[in-house]
Amino acid sequence: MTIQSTENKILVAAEKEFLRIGYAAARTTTIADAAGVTHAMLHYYFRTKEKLFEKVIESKMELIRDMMLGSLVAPDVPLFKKLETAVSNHLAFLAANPDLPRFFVNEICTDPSKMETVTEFIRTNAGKVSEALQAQLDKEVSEGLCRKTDARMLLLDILSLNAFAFIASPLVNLVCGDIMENRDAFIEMRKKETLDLIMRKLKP
Amino acid sequence: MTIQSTENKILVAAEKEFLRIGYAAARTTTIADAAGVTHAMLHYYFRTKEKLFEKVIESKMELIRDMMLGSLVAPDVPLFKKLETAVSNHLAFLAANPDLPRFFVNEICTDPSKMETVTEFIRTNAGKVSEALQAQLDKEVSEGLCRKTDARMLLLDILSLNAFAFIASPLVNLVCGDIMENRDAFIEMRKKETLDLIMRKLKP
DNA sequence: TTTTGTGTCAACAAAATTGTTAAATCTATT
DNA sequence: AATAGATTTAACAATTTTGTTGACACAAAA
Repeated sequence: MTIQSTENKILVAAEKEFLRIGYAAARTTTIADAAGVTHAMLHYYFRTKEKLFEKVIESKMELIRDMMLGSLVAPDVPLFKKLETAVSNHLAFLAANPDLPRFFVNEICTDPSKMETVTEFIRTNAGKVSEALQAQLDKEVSEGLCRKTDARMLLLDILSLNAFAFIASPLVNLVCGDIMENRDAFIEMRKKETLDLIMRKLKP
Repeated sequence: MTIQSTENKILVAAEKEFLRIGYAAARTTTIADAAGVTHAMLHYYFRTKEKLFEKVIESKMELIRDMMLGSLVAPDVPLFKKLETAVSNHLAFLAANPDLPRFFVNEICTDPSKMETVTEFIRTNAGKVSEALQAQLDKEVSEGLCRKTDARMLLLDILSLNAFAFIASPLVNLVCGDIMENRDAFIEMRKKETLDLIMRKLKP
């Protein structure tokens, strides 16, 4: 346990609270309490709730690439192998950041203006991923290794199959309660399931 | 345009606002304005913001069965046919209630105690759906019509593939912007995609 | 026409939440 | 130790949001 600066303690507590219940429901006093400081400290270091929120967003920006399957834009690895590692990485990322997707989706819905830097980042990034994947798909199709496929539909399939269980975890728990007792086992199960579905879709 | 009672105008406006931005971000004054009444009227008819919220939840309760693929608990229709209509119904339902899933997930995450009636309803309903589907799967497997499959994984696959695009629509828009210009066409596309994936998974 | 009850409004009150300040404390430097 | 600067605290202030009240209007019933 390393010693933490006040500023950092606040940032960490804010991160936790904003991700858990969102900007609107979060209370600056609750965040300060969780950080173990007076709420005046929060304003001293970050001026306003909104500026604190922006800092939290900034600190999460680099993670977004992984959220959007960034590992698909990669060196020349065969498609199936690449998809396998991408799905695996994606699930590992989600397991490490389980409420990040819901958080982003939510904040973008409740107040898009607050999230313009994020959406802009995602837009360009998603474009790159999608184009790179389409190029590789076309190539492997022409070599007869793979069925003709729209990269964006494929991306959406993978994103859906991986992310939904995390975004809607309280609902999914009601369907799969018993299976989810062991989180790691559940994730491993889903990885197999998703990869199986994707492979069946792509194989000629 | 039928004439609306003040009480109903408030309820409709509240429904819209709560679904759009959630309980925490919604403002009673904004709801009253949208309904075209003074905010004293809101308190006159519903006492508190929380009670108004409960009314909105109540009015949405019957819809939840459809959200959870309720049409899968049905007369004795062959499995593949049943899945086809279930996916189709589910997507139609989502198209008609695009922000209902995100709303429920969110409210359950930010304050589960507020949503206990909902979660209880979903739990029993999901149980029924899952058991009925598993029974039919087992039967068709024994007849050699279908590969051995866990009903809950199958349900999760369908739910994910259908619901994600709605829950995360602002994100999905960034990936599939051009395809989504025509909403109906996009939904039709997704229906084919999902059914294709599911059929490939199940066919021996 | 009086009465009675419901619905409406404007203004007010209370509560919750965010933001500020001045004085006190601590830390490092001279 | 004296100074300067940053940090902390407790008390306070401002703003936002929710909730209330009393006067008034209006319609139906007596």
